[in-house]
Amino acid sequence: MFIILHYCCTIVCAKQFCPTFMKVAKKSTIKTIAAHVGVSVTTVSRVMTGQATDYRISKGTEIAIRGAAEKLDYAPNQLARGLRNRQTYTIGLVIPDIANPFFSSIAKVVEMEARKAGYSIILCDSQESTNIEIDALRLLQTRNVDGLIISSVGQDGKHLERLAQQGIPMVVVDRSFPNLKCPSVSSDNYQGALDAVSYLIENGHRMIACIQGLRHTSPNEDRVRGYRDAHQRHHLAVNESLIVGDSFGENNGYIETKILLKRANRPTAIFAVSNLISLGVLRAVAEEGLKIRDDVSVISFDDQPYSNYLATPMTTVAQQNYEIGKIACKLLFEQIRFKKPPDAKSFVVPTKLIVRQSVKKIGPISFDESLRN
Amino acid sequence: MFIILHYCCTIVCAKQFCPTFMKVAKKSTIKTIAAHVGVSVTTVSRVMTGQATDYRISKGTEIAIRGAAEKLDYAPNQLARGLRNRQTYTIGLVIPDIANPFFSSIAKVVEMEARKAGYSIILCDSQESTNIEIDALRLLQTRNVDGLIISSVGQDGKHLERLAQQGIPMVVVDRSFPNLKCPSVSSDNYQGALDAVSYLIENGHRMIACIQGLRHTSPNEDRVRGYRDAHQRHHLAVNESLIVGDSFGENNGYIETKILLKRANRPTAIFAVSNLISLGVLRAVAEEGLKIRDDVSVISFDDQPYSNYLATPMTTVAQQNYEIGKIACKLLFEQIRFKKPPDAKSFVVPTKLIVRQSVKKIGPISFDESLRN
DNA sequence: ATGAAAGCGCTAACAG
DNA sequence: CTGTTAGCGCTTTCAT
Repeated sequence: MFIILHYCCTIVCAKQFCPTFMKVAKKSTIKTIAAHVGVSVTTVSRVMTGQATDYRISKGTEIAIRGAAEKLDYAPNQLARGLRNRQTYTIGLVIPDIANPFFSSIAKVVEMEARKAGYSIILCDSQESTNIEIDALRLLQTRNVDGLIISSVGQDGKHLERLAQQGIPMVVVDRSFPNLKCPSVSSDNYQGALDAVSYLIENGHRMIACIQGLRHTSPNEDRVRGYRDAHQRHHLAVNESLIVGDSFGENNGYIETKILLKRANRPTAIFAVSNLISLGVLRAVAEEGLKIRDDVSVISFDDQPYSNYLATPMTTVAQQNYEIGKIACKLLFEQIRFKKPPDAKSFVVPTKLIVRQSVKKIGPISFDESLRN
Repeated sequence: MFIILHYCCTIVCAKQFCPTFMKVAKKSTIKTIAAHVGVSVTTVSRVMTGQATDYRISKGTEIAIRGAAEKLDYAPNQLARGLRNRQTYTIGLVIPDIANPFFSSIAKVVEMEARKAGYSIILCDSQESTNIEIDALRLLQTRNVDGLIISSVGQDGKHLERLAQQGIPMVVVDRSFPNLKCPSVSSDNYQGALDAVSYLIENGHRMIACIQGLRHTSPNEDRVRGYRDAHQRHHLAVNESLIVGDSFGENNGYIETKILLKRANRPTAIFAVSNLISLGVLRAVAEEGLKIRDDVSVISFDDQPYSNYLATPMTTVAQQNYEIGKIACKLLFEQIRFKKPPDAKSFVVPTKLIVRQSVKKIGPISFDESLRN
C-alpha cells in the first residue's frame, strides 16, 4: 500500500457551540398534533395512515390535521410503527464484500428496488467470515427486518436453516444450499465455466490452471465442476495439480499465479474463478515481466468495465448482476407481501462468454493429443 | 448493453409448503423469560442489560435468568429498546452511487467501523438525485438513526442545514458546504488537480481539456479550480472551451471525449475529474481507434485496481478512500458518544499523483510559449 | 434484592 | 364521525 497514513486537518470554521441558540425542535408526534387540533390521537393516526375516508372523518378535521402535521413537520416514528405493526419495512442485505464490484452492483439494484417498494436496507458486510455473518443475522433479527437477501459465506446452510425455520422471508443470492428451503438466484456458474474452459481447450490449450475461490461454496464448486467437465467433454484428463487456490480475493490470485509461473512446465492458460482473482493474476504476470496472451492466456469470471481496456483486453464470463439483484428482490417481496411460503426454487441466470484477446490460439491439436484419453 | 434479459429457471427442489411442520417458534421476550423463571420483567431487564450487580440481584436468579435466556434463544427487540431509549444504534449512510468503487470502498470501512462500535448502517443510494437524497434523509429521521454520514449531491447544503438544526449528529464526506455547521472530510481535491494538471503542463501540454463532474459540488469545483490554478502558475491562459462536461458518470466522459476528439485542434491531453469519467474517455478513445498517450494523454482522478494494467497504464490522482471513511466514522462517533456538539472542522486528506504511462512528453517548451501570458 | 407501573409513539378493537 | 383503551417490548422511576 503506497498510501501515507498521515493526514492534515484544516480548521475552516469553528464557531463556538452555543446551547442557547441550539433550538432543537422536539420531534412532533400524533399526540402533539392531536393536542394542536383538539382531537384524539386515534383520529390523527387514521388521517395519517390514509384511513380518513374509511372512518368517515369530516373533511374539516382532516384538513386541520393535515395542516397541523405539515406545520409541525410531523413524520411518523417508524420505530413505534414497527413495534406496533410487527413490520418494519426494512430488509437486511448480507454480503461478503461490499467493495467487490459484483456485490456492490447487486447492492445497488437491491437498494433501488427496495426503495421503490417502500423498504430500507440494512447493510451487513460479512467480510467473508462465517462468524461475522452469523452475528449479522442475529442482529438483523433483533432489528426485526421483514426479509433478508444474503450471499452466505457459510459452506453449509446450517445457520440459514435455523433462520428459515423462524419464518423470516429470505432469498439467497450467488449461492445455493441444497437443503435450504428458500429461493436462491445465481448465475449459471457451471455453464459459464464450461464455456470458458471449453474455449481455452478449443484454442489448443492443454495445461489449463484453475485458480479457485472459497471451497465448498456453490459458485466455486460449480465453476470448478465446469472446468472439469470441459476437460471431460474434450476427452482430456484433468491434472489435479493445476487446480489451486482457496479464496475469491486478489491475493489468492496473485500468490497462486506466482507459483504457477515458476513451475517447470508452466500452464499455458489460467482460468480465474473471480474478478478479484484475475486482478491478482494481472499483478503477478506483470511482476514476472510476462505478457498475458503471449505468455499465458487468461479467462476470468466476472466482466468488468475495465476488462476491455486492459493491456490485453480480457476474455471474461459476464454475469448479469443487475438481473440477479432484481430477481432476488422480486422473490423476496413476493414472500413478504403475499405471505407466500418460501419454496426452494433455484433461479439460475445465464452467463455470457465475452471473447476478447487474452486467449492465444495454440497451434493445431496434434494427432497424438486428439486421441488421448 | 449486451446482456440478454431472459432468464431460465430451474426448479431444483420444490417440497410442498406444510404449515403443520412450520413450527414458527414465537420470539421470546423478557416477559417469556420472566414467566419461565418466576421473576418480574424488571429483573430480567436488569440482568440482560448487565445491571445485575448494580441492583444486587442474587447470583441464583441471575444465572436462572441467563439460563432461560439462553434456552429460549432470547434476543432483545431493538425496536422496543430504540423506542424506549431514544437511541437505535443505527446510522444512515447516504451516498450518490454505491456501485462506484470510490463510494463502495467508503461504505466498506464505514460498515466495518460501525459494526465494531455496535452500530448498524442503513444504506441509501441517492442516485445523484437531490430529491431522492432529501427523501432518504427524511426517511432516516423517521427511522431514528443516531447519526448520519452523507455525501450530498445537493449543491447548497440547505436541506442538510435543516437536519443539523434538528441536532442529529452528522458528517459530510467527499463534499463540503461552507455554511453547514458539521464536520466534513474529503480529499485535497484542489491540490490533487493542481498536481495532475501541473504534471501535464510540465510535460509540454498546452491544450488540456478538463472533463468535469457535477457542477457546484465541492469536489468538482475544487478540482476545476486546481486545473485553472495550474495554468495560472505556469503563466498560461485557460481556454474556457476546454472545460466541458457536467456529471461524474461514465457517459459524460464518453460523450465529451467524442466531441473533443472531433475538434479541429484537438486537445493533447484530458484531465478526467473522476474514475467513471475516465472510463468513458477510455471507451471513446478506443472507439475512435486512437491510443491513449500516443494520441491523447490522460490523467484521471481516483486510482483503480485496474489502472496499472490498462493498455496504457493510467496516471491517476489517488484518494485515500479508506482513511476518509475512517475519519468520518471517528468524527461521527465522537459526536454521538460524547454528545459533542458538531463543529465545522473540515478534514482534508492528501491525494497522491501516481505517475504511470498515460502522459506523453511533448517536445521541449518553446521559447515563445515560455514567455506567454 | 425485587416488583409494579408508567410511558416511548403508534395502531386497532371496541364503544359510542 | 370520533374517542377510550390496551398493548407492541423494553427501561426506569419509585416503592418495598
